[in-house]
Amino acid sequence: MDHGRLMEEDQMALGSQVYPYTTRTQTSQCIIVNQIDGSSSGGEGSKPVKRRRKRRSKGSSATNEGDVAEIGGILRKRKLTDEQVNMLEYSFGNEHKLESGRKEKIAGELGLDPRQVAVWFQNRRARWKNKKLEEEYAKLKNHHDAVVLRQCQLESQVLKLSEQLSEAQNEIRKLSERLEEMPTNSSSSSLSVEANNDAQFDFELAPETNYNNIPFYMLDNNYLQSMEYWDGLYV
DNA sequence: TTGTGTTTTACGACCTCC
DNA sequence: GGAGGTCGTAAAACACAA
Repeated sequence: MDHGRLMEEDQMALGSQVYPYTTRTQTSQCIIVNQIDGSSSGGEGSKPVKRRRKRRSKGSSATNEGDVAEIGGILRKRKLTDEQVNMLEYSFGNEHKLESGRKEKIAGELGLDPRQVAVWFQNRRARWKNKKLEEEYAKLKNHHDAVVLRQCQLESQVLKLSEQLSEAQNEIRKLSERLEEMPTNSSSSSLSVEANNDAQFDFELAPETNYNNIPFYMLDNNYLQSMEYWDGLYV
């Protein structure tokens, strides 16, 4: 059977308000399935046993399916017309939920079964939810990427500053060694000794303290500015 | 033409609310 | 208990590359 032609026929039928769907238990695809299954539709009466309905396998014969549809006068799943979809979209845009009266009204206006309208809204809500989740994911990912980038920048800054610190420590060490080698009783000795002592004091206490206990990059203006930036992001 | 991935329509199972 | 919701999934319809 030609599925494409079936589609056109279906849409023509829809356009002329001749629509085979009437109720959930009348002419529709699910009836074919239930007839094959030999069971009643789910959720009616008996205990709630989780049971999947039988469906036609994908590999089944299209010819036989077509025969079933044509002989029985049963049309299979059809797409809604553009006009129907547009109206449904418009209605969904106004309100995502579908109370009974509205469902009947829409179904009447579009020549659809109320069950179809309900199903369409269910599926539309699911698509809307997925889209929202994707948007939320993209937003979080962008934020995460920005944080990772900033982390890399800060780590790079830490490396650079620690190199500068190391160079400064070496310079101080060299200066203090040169001062120690100088004669202590020269005319400029008093100043040199004081400078030497100060340098030693700074070298022995301050750098160790700064480097191990206080992240020295916190003293950097860029760091302070960046913290303001990130604080702003989380407000 | 055909294989394959995506979208659309429909349903069963289960849950919540009144 | 019924109506209507979500969730997961089948299968038809469709798009498109190879």
